[in-house]
Amino acid sequence: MRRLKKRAEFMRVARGIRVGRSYFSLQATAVAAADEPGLGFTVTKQMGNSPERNRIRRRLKAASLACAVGFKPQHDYVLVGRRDALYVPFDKLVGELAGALSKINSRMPTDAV
RNA sequence: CCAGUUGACCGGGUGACCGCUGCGCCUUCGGGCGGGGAGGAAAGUCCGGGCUCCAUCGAAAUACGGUGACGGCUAACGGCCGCCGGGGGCGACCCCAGGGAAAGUGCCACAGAAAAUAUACCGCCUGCCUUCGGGCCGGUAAGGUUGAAAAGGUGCGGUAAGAGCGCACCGCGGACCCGGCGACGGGGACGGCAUGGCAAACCCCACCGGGAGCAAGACCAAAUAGGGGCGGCGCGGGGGCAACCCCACCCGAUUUCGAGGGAAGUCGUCCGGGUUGGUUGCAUGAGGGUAUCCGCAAGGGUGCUCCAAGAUGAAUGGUCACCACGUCUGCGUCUUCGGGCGCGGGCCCUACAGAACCCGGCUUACAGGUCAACUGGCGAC
RNA sequence: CGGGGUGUAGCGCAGCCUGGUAGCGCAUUUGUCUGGGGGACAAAGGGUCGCAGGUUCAAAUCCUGUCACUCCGA
Repeated sequence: MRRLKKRAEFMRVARGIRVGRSYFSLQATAVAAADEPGLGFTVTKQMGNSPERNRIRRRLKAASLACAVGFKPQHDYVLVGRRDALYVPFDKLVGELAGALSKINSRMPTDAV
C-alpha cells in the first residue's frame, strides 16, 4: 500500500467521488500510473487536540489494514476522520469501512482512467 | 480520629495477535533476527542562555524596551535560596512590581467652605452701627457639614474667643550612639508640628539589552540563460617611478569615535526561467545517578558510575483478555454509627496531554493515589 | 518560528489612550395613528464589559496571568 503525502495528491482525490459515514468520510479516484493502491489520511484541527488527532488517524490506519482487500489497484483513497472514530468499537469501525469501500468501488466508473 | 499547611513522588501492570520507526548483524536483496523508542508538564511560547548567520560587534551617547528592598546562588535570568520591611491567618504558614512624591509637571469625579502657595459657608468673639430682624470692620479655627482622604491626637492650662500659644503623654522628624556585610533594628540630645494620596500618571534615578532565528547555517544531486529592463547612489581626488600612503564616500534603529572592510559594484522595483529531492546541523550535554566534603539553604568541589527517542502527511502504536486501583450496588459480619472487613455483580476500563535544534526557569492543565515534616482541635492513658 | 488585532445588550459596533455617568443603530415588548397589515411616532425592558488576580478611595478603562477567535510575515 502506497501512502499519499503530497498536497497535490490529496487535492486530486478530493475531486473524485465521496462516501460519507458517521465516523469518517471516504474519498477515492482512479490513478492510471500506480500499480498498488494509494491511501492518505486527513484529520483536521477541529477534531481535537493532537493526541486525539493521532489516535483517530491510528485507529483508521489499523481499520484499513484489517480490510486491505477492499482497496483496488490503480486507485487512490483518502480517509477523512471524524471525532466519533475515537470512541466507536473497533469491529464496528472495520465493518463501516468495508461497507464504504464496497459502495465506493461499485460507484467507480470502470472506464475512468 | 477530624480539619489543615508545606515539600517530594507515582500517574497503570501482564500476556497474545497484527503493525511503525531508526540502530547493529545477516541476507537468496523479497526480507529475517536482536536490542531501543514521549512528558511532568513534551503544552503556552512568557523570560534567560548555548549554537548559527548577518564580512567584523569594540566604546560612548540618544531613542526604544525591560527590571527595581538587601545579601547570596547561577552560564544567565524577570529564576531560586536566605534575610529585612509591610499585610493576612488562632497556628503551621501564605501573599507583596517593595527605588524616588522637599527635581519638575499633572490628577484627586460627586459632595463639601476648602482637595494642597491652605481656606472661611454655618459658627465663636472684641468693637461700631441698628429700623432690634440684623448689618459692617477685624480676630479665630475649638465645634458643625461633605468625602476614600480635611493640614498631628487626647487632657490640662491659657484666652475676649481661640490657636503647639505653653505643658504632660502618644505620634512625627531627628544630630549622634550601639548591633548587623547590608536592607534594617534598638536607644536618642534636640526640634516644634513641618513633607495628604496617586509614579501598574508623565517623569527622575540605578542596572540590563546589536539584529535575526535550525525554514538559522553548510554540503551534494537535479534543473537553468544562475538572465534581462528601468531608476537611484557609486566606480572619486591628492602624493609617489612603483608597491603603496593620505583625504572623501558607503558599511544592518540613529549619532560620534575606534577597528576592519567595500568599489570583481550595490540598493530598490518590474519581467522571465529552474527546483519543491537527499545528507548534515542532530543528540555526550551548563547531562543523569550515587558516595563524601563545604554551606542554614539555593548551590558548589571531588571520586565512582551510566549513555537514555530522533520522526519529517511527521514513528514511539491498534485490538482483545486478565489483574490492580477507583466508583456504584447486593448479601453477610463487626461498629466508637462516621464507617471498616469478606464475597458477588455492573461501570470506567482512565486525568492533563504527543518530542520537532538543545538546555535553565516561569506560567497554566491534571482522574486517582503514595510518602515525609509540621499546625490546630477532640478523645484515651 | 516570528509579529499584530479582537472579546462590551439577541446582532453589529462606540466608550479604554486621558480611571468616577456604560452608550448608538437594528432587533424585542407595550401604547398611539390605520378597518387590518406594513410603516411612522412615543415609551420601556435587556449588559458577570471573556475569565482570575493586583494597583487605586474608585477599574470596561491601568498592570500581570490565562482562555477563545482572527490576521500578517517566513
